[in-house]
This record gives sequence, structure tokens and C-alpha cells, in this order.
Amino acid sequence: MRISARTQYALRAVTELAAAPPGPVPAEKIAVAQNIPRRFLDNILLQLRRAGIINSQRGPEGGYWLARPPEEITLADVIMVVEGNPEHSQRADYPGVARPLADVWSALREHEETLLSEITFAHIMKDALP
Amino acid sequence: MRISARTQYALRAVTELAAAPPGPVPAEKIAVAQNIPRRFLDNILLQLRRAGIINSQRGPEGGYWLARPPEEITLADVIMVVEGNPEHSQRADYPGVARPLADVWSALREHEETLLSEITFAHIMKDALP
DNA sequence: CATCTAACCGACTTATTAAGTAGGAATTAG
DNA sequence: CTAATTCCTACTTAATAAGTCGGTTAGATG
Repeated sequence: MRISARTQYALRAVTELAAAPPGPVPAEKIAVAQNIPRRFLDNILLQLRRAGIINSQRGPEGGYWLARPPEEITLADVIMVVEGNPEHSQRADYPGVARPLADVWSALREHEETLLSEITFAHIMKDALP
Repeated sequence: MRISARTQYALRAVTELAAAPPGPVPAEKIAVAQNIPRRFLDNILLQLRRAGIINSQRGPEGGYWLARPPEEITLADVIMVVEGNPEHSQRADYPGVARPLADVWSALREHEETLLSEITFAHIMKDALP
């Protein structure tokens, strides 16, 4: 159950946006609130915007906001974007007697995916996990 | 759900031992059966022996065998040895509104640990997961 | 229209971890 | 004795993660 810093930062940033009053939130504010290295955060926010999770506006009074209501954005949505798994099918082969091990991993992975796509940022904000 | 090569090798090696007829199995045989780099496997087996998962005997007719019956060795037992995370409490802090995210990770981790400590190598051998 | 703020962008560097190797020493069966 | 096989520490290399840099573009405000 390894979670990269990048992924954690992305989730925390989106949570900030979910919890903020309507209107753009500048990256700097998020960086301070969540203690995230500024330039790195830029990087991540850009990726989220390209993926359509958030929107942005440049210039003074600019910043970022959610592209959809928090109820409609799941943890899995964000994670899939930042982990960017093109060749997610990195299944090793388990020769002979070790074959059944593969089923254990897929069971675990499936549970994980299910859980993460059931939790939205509305849940996180309300601290009410389903 | 990242699983290192080392961990996979360890599990596959133990599975081989579980499935083998009584008596020592040389590392070479495991390496071939499971297609694991030989020296690397040595390394892993040594670690498993030190942890009391397996026993060994040197010299001709030497090799490795399980220290306990397959019913009594769980996947978690092996994983804990090879991942060896003493400071497993690498919990990042989730400031402010992001706090509830921590609960998600612990729920996931807990489920994972539970599952892995319910599955034994007897299950794997019989391809009958609980 | 000048200025300042803040997002945008690709490429680059550094740090950390994973993966695998090397060279021998110690045991033990035959 | 000899050959097979484990034991042990340390080392090298490969891969990935984490973070940085230098500068460009868009937009609000006076």
C-alpha cells in the first residue's frame, strides 16, 4: 500500500479546493495550507487541469477551482490521473505452483479500486466515509 | 498496491518449498523453477532463514525447507520479513481539511493486512483461497 | 498601456530505493 | 580430499520519485 508523495499532494490539493468558498484559489495558498513545495504543486495542478479535474484562471484574482462538484469527484479519479498508469498491466508471471498468488493480488487491487472510487471529496470534507 | 520484485520472489520461493516433497530443496532448483536470479534468491532465502520462516542445511544434499507446516505460514509472515519496515509508521501529516484522508489509508492498510494474514501457503498450494 | 500577479510549460537535477552482483568463507556428504 | 551448497558483507547499477529552474503567457487593475 505505497502512496507516493505526488499522489498525496494531489489529493490534499483537491481537498483544499473542495473545502474553499467559491472562486479561484491560487496555488500559493494551497501550497501554504498543505505544506507542499510550491513548484512541485504547480506541476501537479497543471496535470489535474489537463485531465479535467480542475479549472484555472490566470492573472491577478486567478487560481484553481474544481471542474465538478465534490460529490462527483472520487479519490480514484485523482489518483488515476497522477499515477498515470499506461502499462498498468505490469503483471509478473507466476510459474507453476505460484500461479494462485496472482489471484491474491487481483483481489486486493480490486478491493482497493472499489473503495477508492466510492469515496468522493464530499465525503472527505464532511469526514464521513461511506 | 505496489509489490516489489523481492517480495514476489520470496513468496514464490516459499510456495515452491511448500509444494516440494519433504527434504531439503537447493536454491538452484527454486531459482530455475521460478525464474529468479540466483544470487538475489540466495540473499532472500538467507533473510527468510534468519527470520525463522525456513531452515537450511549446507553441503551436498543440502538446501532449504519450511520451518513450519504450510498451514501455519501466512503470506503476511513472509511479506513482513522481506519488506522489513520497522518504521512502518511513515504516516505523513494531513493538515486541516485533508485529515480524513489518513483514515482512508488506514482502512485500506488494515484490510490488506487482514487478508494477507488469513491466507496461508496451504491455501496457495491447493489454489483454494478463503 | 504599464505593471504586476499568477498560471503555464518542458526540461533538468538530485535523492532514494529497488534490483541485482561479486568474491569469497564455512559446512557437510561421499 | 573434493565437490556441492549455504552463508555473509559489501558493492554496483538501474529505475523511479521528488523536486527545481528559467522563462513564457494571460489577464486584472490603475
